[in-house]
Amino acid sequence: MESLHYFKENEAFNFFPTRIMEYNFTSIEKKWQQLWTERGSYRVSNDTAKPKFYVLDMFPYPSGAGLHVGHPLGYIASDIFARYKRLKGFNVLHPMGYDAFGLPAEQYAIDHGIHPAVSTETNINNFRRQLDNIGFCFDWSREFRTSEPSYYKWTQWIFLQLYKSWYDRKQTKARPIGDLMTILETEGNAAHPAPGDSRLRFTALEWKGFDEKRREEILMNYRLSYCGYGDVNWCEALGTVLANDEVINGFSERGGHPVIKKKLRQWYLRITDYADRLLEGLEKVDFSDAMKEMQSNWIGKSFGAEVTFEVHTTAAAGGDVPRGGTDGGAPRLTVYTTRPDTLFGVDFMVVAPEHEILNSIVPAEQKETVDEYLAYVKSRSERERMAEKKITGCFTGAYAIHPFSGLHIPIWTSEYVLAGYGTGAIMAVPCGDERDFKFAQYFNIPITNIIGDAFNGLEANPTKDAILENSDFLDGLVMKDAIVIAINKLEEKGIGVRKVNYRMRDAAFSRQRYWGEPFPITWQGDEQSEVPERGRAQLGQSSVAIPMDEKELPLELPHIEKYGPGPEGEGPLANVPAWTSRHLETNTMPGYAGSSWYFLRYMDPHNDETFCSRAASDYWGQVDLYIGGTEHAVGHLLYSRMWTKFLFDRGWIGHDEPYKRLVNQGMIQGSSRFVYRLELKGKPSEMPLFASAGIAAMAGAPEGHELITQAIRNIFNDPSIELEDYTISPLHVDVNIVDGVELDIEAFKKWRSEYAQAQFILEEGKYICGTEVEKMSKRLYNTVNPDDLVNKYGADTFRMYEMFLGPVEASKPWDTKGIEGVHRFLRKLWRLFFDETKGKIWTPEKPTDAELKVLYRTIKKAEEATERFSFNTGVSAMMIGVNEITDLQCHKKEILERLLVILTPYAPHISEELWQQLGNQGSILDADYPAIEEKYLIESSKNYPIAINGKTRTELNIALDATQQQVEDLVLADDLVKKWLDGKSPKKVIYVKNKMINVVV
RNA sequence: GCCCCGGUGGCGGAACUGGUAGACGCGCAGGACUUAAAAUCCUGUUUCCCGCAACGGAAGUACGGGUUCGAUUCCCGUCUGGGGCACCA
Repeated sequence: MESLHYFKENEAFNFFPTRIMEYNFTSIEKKWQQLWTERGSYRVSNDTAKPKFYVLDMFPYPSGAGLHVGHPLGYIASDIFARYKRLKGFNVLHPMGYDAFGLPAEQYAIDHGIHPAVSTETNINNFRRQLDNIGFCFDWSREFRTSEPSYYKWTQWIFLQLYKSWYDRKQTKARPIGDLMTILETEGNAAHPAPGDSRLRFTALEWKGFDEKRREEILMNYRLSYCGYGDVNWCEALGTVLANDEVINGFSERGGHPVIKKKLRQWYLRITDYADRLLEGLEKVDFSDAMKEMQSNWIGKSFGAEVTFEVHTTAAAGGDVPRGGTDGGAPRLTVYTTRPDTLFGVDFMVVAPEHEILNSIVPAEQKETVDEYLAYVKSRSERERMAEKKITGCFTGAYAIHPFSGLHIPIWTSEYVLAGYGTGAIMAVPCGDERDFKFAQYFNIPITNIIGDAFNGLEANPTKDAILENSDFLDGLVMKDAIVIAINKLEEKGIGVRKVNYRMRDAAFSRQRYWGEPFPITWQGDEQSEVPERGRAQLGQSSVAIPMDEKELPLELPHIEKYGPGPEGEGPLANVPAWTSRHLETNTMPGYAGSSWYFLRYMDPHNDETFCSRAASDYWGQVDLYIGGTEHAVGHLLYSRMWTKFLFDRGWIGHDEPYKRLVNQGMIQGSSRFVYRLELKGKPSEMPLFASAGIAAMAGAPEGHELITQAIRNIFNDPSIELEDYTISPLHVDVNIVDGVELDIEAFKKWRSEYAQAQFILEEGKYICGTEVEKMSKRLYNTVNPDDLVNKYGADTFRMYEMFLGPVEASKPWDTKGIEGVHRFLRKLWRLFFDETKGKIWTPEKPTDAELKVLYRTIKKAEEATERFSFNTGVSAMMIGVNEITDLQCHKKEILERLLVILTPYAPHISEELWQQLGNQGSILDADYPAIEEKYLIESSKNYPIAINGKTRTELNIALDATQQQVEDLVLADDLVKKWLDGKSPKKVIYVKNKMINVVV
């Protein structure tokens, strides 16, 4: 027993040598985890001749709630694949770290007065302890946290590079802002219109005449990170800005105070410049079609036209409002449409409630009504506006003039039109657009039909194939052909332009919060500003952003004791005099800043010269396998793809897509359990009553009533009780005190002191709980802690069971019950090596062909399953293998040894232990994945299913190389087939080699 | 509302490219071993019908249609559960 010396060395692992016969998972796992750590088994070098493979898990946020069994699902999958690749001879990078900045830690600080750095540290330590329990092969020497200055120094540095860059649409890449300045000096901006303001036009001469401040303002319209203004959820009562999910129906989640939208100075990333490349890049990566579709829908590229309508106002509208156009004439309304072919079906226009044209076109008599409506909209979140089925809107009192027909078209405003998309105004064509149709119906706006019979008057028809009528010069054309003709005509007449539009908006990149990366930006000019100190959030016009010198990075987040918001919606940093006196930006970066490039840092985590050396990023390149949930489909994945493209454009890395392959893990849902509390009217409640699920379900029926009455009489020992009125309410009960659906009554009584005296109405002597699949959450008492399962069954069992539950991609409810099966499998494996009484039972004999066949079939199935991330069938393949080897009573070392290697990625501890027991010197982590000898797997014949008219009726064993004629003869000669043919002759015999045979009658 | 994904025995799931539906595991039932228990092993387990039995019949992959020699798989519609919708990460 070679392993014994480890126990002598280490007091913690001493147990009697005789017990080695048993599968003592706890000592085995502790022993190997410690040894692997001591030996640095998971250290990964950047300097090797081996091919590389990079396996990455999505960056975890270390939440205070700790891990439940749903969290490690993806980590186990990636761990298995990383270990598998290692056995296949790859140098595998499999790192882990923490996305440590974020709102929950700050909220916790506000609620409990504990500094986010402190609670984050506690959470991380707990997280780490839980991860270590499960035996992952992370290279912890590469760990970092986004909240460490040595990390966010580089987040700040990349932000500065974005600030100092612009996107050259001609070269379709980011370039230094200096290049742009040279261009502007020599040729003005005619060839490079500002993405931030398309109306901005100037010559080289004009540029030279601008003062410093004006130039800065202009450059801000080009920079890839820039400052602008945007709406936030402002809660006056809390004095703070709220996240979308902290706002419910226009009120704050905490306290229920009203929330309105408020414009604040914000930083943005000009991700829209990358829209096309983010779209094209999807063709080069291996993501699921669903994922690609979600991303391209989010980017939302569309082709259409901008059409400008003259506006006719019935009365002079108030306000010193910018008038459309350059001639100072009547205001104009520009809409974006993807369907210019429906131009003659326009029955009304809708502008977003935020649209500035409302300042200039609303006549006095409509003003009150419109203002009232705008006030209502202000209280509505964007999400509510989109999700609402209710139709709201308001006529503005103004009319647009149709450029061809000259008709006056009423202009409405409604929340279903969003300011951020297109021009914030639409032309509504009710016969072709469902939302327009419903709106017209609701407000009794007459509908023009331009598609004849294709429109039935009951619902809109969004077809592009109908033939147009009532459409002037488009009459008689098929709609999809009319699109181009209409655009050409619009351009010809100067009424519109062809336009590519994106649904995607620039990414808001600042938060009015403390616990995030500070911006390395100071504001110059605000000290002399007329706006008092308190108003920094509003200013910006009068001051100029100055990037800090890169040598001064990191700009460290100051320590604070009070976490409350600053004045006027500013973040807590505005309360720090040492901060504001340096005129530093008081916003901080959002959660996704640090996670947009972390995958690069793992390649070179300790570099303090650069964010990641080019040598390191060239060696590791793309993440080969990225595992995480679909909830990040659009946010994190698009941002990190953009940052990667930017760093590539500027030459700091050599690849422009971060992830080669993405696998989405499903969510593990909780399986909640319910008890049914019986409240009797007029009975004291110190003796809570609970009815078993079956009884509770019958409560409405007379038999149920009778049953409950009887039970109550027994409980109170009073046969005279007549049950009059009672209610039954389901209550969540901790799933950990329920075995399957049977409640552990004693544990339940201890669970809550008020249940100590509880009485139960049982069915067949048991208390059966109700069940429901819900999100796994502490609040629903349905969380299961991996620590408990590891303690009870070991990490290897836990890992395999998580995988055995189902495909990684699928969401499924957790049920602890089945874990026994996997545990039995590992014990059964153990018994191939050890007998309780005889000890070691493996033998050096040569395996038989039958044994080799089982082995190779198992390897083949397990390997193929692992390759396609079908880990559940991988586990199943190994179970079948062990069952078959057991049936063969095979204990041959040659077979067992190779079996262990394929098991290693799934259950590394037991594999390493048995590997060493077999007498191997090196670690199984670096063993060679066993090759398959195909000759043992070749079959010469197959049991073909024989179907008559598609229904399987019998089986015939037929040689695999049989010809069609041979098969027909054999099949038609069969008695059963003859019986089914019933004398008729078959129409044809379909023979699919190695699949099946179908006789068509 | 819009976009994406799913729905198969009592339960988790398998069936990889349209070719034997229910692998593997849980649970349940019966049995063996044991003084007993644990552990282990064996048998059965989609539903219904017929039957002494069967390698007898029928239905069956959310529901309703369709394509096909053949559909869990492809198409259309409906119902239903989950994820996302830009400040949760």
